[in-house]
Amino acid sequence: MNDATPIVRKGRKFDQVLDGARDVFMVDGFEGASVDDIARAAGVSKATLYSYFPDKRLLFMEVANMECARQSQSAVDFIDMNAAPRDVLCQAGKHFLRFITSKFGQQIFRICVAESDRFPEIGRAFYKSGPERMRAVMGEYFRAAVERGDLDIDDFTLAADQFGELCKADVWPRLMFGVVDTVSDADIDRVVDNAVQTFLARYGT
Amino acid sequence: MNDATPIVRKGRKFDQVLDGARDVFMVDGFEGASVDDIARAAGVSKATLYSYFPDKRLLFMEVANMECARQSQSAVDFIDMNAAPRDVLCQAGKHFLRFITSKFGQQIFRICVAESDRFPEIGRAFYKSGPERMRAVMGEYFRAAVERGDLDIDDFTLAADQFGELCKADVWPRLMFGVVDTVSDADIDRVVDNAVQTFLARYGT
DNA sequence: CACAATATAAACTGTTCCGTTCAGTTTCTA
DNA sequence: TAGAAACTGAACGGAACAGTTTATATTGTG
Repeated sequence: MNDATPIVRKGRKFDQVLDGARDVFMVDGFEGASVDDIARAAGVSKATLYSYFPDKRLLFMEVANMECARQSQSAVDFIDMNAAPRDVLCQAGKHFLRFITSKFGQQIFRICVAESDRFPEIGRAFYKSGPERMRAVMGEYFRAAVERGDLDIDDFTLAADQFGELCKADVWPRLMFGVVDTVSDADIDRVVDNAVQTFLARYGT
Repeated sequence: MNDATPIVRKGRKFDQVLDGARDVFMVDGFEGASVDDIARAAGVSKATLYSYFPDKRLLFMEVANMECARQSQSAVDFIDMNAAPRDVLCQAGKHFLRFITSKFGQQIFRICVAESDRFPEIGRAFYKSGPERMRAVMGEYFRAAVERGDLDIDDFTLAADQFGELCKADVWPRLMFGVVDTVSDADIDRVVDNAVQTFLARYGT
């Protein structure tokens, strides 16, 4: 399981390969994406691709890591943490739900769930930069809000998880399993408003 | 999209095929499972298998449907719908969480999420016999409980979804993404008890 | 210019696997 | 017990795909 041929980053076309791989993986998933397709999408020969990456799996890992890092970076930057809890939660919930219902969020989730059985590193990397990061950020907010007397929470981590799950109700599974293929803003508003209401019924002051 | 060759249920070895398919799919996933392996595991020739099922996809769908139906049936049978709401919810929640955290429930979910992009029927069928069935059963219970004055719910469907999601908090994503690979009874109790508490804070009387 | 690193296209290897076919055997049933 | 229905085993067609090789071309650099 040791990498005799580690990833090589030098060379003019490294980024091209990564971009092409990202595009194809996002459309076709891991098994569904053929290396020929990736090479074509990247505008690169297959031999060149294999000179950068020893195999398909490591190529995907590199793409997934990049993409998760990029997402978690931009995810929670723009919410005003000093507003009233109801507003903070609504903003955060809607932002979150919009992301996980986007074509992009869906596909990353799909691939990570499917492949983390065969390649556990993929799943763990996703968890760290996705759910775990959300936990941390919300936990921090909860701590401050409790200190101000705005919320009454004992287990910050569990509360954060509960909120995230509440936001998924109804709309997310229907999308994930292809019962619908679009989610309206009205749906998002309805679900998140309801999630916030339930959440505050338990943890509000 | 019409099935020129529908599933044939007569024949001595129908159940053998289904059992073998279930075992192999659960270990190898959908793409990973080869039809030859399934036939071998079922103790049946490939020709026999194909005399029952027109293709691999429909074979899998049958397995998934059976298993979901079996599960939701056992949940309905097992739970005393006349107990106090807190007890009913605790029982239902624990039953549900035990199922979706079982090796079996995990794998079904994994496969359906992964494949419902390429084969939407798989996802939709799973949704119908899984989440949607849970909605129906819980919705019915809610209606009765509201009539008795035990609960105060306006949107039965959304409430059912919220309860299901609340039960997943914390423990389920960690399992799904390989952060842990076992869930203790204590974890299940803790998460469900908390889910019930949050749920009743909103909908209890 | 010369030379070395990098890139290319295309053919090739080896494998996996779905689904079909068919001649022959076993099991059921009337 | 005879014919029908179900089943078998093995082979095969055909396609997809990961990864390699080869002979050639492009690019950057001292």
